[in-house]
Amino acid sequence: MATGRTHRPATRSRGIPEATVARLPLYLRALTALSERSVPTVSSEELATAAGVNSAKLRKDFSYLGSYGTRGVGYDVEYLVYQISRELGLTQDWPVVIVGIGNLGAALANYGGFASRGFRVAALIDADPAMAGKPVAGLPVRHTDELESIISDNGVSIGVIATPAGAAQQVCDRLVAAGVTSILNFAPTVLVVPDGVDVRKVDLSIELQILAFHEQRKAGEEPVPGAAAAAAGAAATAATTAGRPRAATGGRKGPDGDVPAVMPA
Amino acid sequence: MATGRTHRPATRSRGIPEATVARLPLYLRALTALSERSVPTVSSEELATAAGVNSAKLRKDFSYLGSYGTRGVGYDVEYLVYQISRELGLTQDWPVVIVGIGNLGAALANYGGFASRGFRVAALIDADPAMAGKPVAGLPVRHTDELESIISDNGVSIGVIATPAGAAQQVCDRLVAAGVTSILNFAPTVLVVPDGVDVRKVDLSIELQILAFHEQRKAGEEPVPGAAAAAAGAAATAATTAGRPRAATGGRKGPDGDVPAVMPA
DNA sequence: AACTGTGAAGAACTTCACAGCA
DNA sequence: TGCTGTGAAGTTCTTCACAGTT
Repeated sequence: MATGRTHRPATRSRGIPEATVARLPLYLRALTALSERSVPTVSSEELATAAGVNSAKLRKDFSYLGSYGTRGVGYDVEYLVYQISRELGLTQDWPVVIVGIGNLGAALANYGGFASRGFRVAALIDADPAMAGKPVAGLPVRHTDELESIISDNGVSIGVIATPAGAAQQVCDRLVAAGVTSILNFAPTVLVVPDGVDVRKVDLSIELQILAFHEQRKAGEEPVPGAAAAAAGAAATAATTAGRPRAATGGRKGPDGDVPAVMPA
Repeated sequence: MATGRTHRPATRSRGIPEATVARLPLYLRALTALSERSVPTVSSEELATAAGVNSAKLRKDFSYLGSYGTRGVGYDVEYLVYQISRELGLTQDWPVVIVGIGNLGAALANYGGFASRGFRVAALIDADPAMAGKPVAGLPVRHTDELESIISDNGVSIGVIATPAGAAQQVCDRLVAAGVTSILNFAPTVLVVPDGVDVRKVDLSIELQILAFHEQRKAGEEPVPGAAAAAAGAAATAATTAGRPRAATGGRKGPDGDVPAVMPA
């Protein structure tokens, strides 16, 4: 089986596609739930359903990790939990700092799932001197002045930014300078970081806007089912008043016929 | 130009790729910032930098919306803001309910960016009777019993779930039954919804796990730079002392030679 | 000269469908 | 028989590179 396979995903020589990595936590969660119910094995089909993906994708994903299943049977839950945890680096402990202890930062600090899998909140940091020493989620808030020492003393390599947008880049720079190489950014800004530093972004308003986009589309399609394809007509419908006033408009059009004339809102 | 083009993105007949939709909010934010500084026009290069993407991608993205730029010049900031807003459906007002007013729900309610662009918090809903009536972010918390009436009275089509994982599916079902067709889920669960309902997920611990994965890889790859990531090395350095101890291991391997033997942590 | 808009090539990801093993 | 593991086909997304426009 694995023996004699010269293959290797090719892509970037070292393995596991990003899309797969992004799903591993999902599988892990589903597996953990099974494990807690003492379920010994799962099929790709069952696990896929629990994780909200389809089974072909799941099997392909697992194939990047190795051959951890048994044909005709399925996967050993405990074993898979271990393998995925290891692959994700969760068999070690990751100290994390949260910077910006406002509403959101406090919520994050209190978030249980944080500590659950390999992550440990090493410190909460805020720029407001009045916050210093105040306990949040059982930890005393530290002042920004201590940021560098906290990071090096605790060997922190992951930082969470929950500050206002205006402060984010500056905080980011300090984190990076102090040795942080992975950042989870909740502030609505694009962070600029040097090569080798990973940034992931969580942005409420972006998510809502994406939902709004689809929501808007639905509004236009609802009436008559078949109407859907009509959208394709795009430019065509522009002139017409028929179909769908707003949704269709977007189609594809130059700055002429459409004429919002009056620009912004 | 547009004239005579039979083409059409092909894919799913109606347009704008999902990946593009996901970036429109990014562009919009960058454009809004420019607009506030009264910058009249931008080139694809400048805007791309501000949004954190490359210019070819940005131009391609915009090409799905229409030809809104001017060759040799760039894009009119105000005009683009308008076009993108319209495309995203932000020229209308979207009432939103937040269910689950714990730490996170409260943080979301207080989040300014919420209201900024077309979204309006119509109500905060919580299952705890003790919370009922208590003001959060200036709104009185309503009890779950009122969920259905709140949704229909306000024409809410977007719901935010910030409840514990255990309650999420149930809340989701009620939201959907009451007419909500877009859900932003902060609970760490896979939500099952009928066709036609969109769900987007925001999951702290998944993001952290993805970061951990890359962080772990870095630990193994680093030649000899700063001690920064040293902390990460931790468990990794255990076995090998050579190149990349743990990171490499994952490569691809069957359940034989590797032998963690002792399973989970 | 400067910059957009876009075919075409390429890379990444997903899905199919089935060979192969327990 | 049942279910995994995976080539191959299909789809989506990204990047290139240049023709077209102001």
